[in-house]
Amino acid sequence: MAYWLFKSEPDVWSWEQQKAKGAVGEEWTGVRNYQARNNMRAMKIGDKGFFYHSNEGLEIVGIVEVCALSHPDSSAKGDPKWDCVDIRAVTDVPKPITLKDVKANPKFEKMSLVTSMRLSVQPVTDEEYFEICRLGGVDNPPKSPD
DNA sequence: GCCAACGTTGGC
DNA sequence: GCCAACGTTGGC
Repeated sequence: MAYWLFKSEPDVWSWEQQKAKGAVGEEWTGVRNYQARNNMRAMKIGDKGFFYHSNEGLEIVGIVEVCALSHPDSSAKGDPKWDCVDIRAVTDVPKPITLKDVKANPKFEKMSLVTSMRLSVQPVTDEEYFEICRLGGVDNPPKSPD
């Protein structure tokens, strides 16, 4: 069971655009950081994660699900170093959780959002996941497979 | 738009 | 293999 967090700059790829892709989902291309890539390689089908708007918004706005295992990143021009997964939107977070909220809450002081500010694909613990869902007003949060 | 943090690159 | 230079990310 694992949870994740995906960062995206909304003027490049926003939650609205992600939702518009529906169940088909979208390749999470463009990651050029080994740690972030390794996180994606560790993902399983059905794993859930947060969709976070960086740069503008600075808040967790939605929940996504991994719908394709890591595969070569089609934007990497054949460079075998870079892989990515596909994700699809599952549900909104009715009350988006801002970075400020996360930083102000001692329960989240060990979150990668706080400790590894620049990592664009991060692991989230079960506790963090369900607490953010609770605060964000997500009823019956979708769970990752066991 | 600035700049701090941090990851990567490349010379030695 | 060290570390300085450089590039990028992302909060402010």
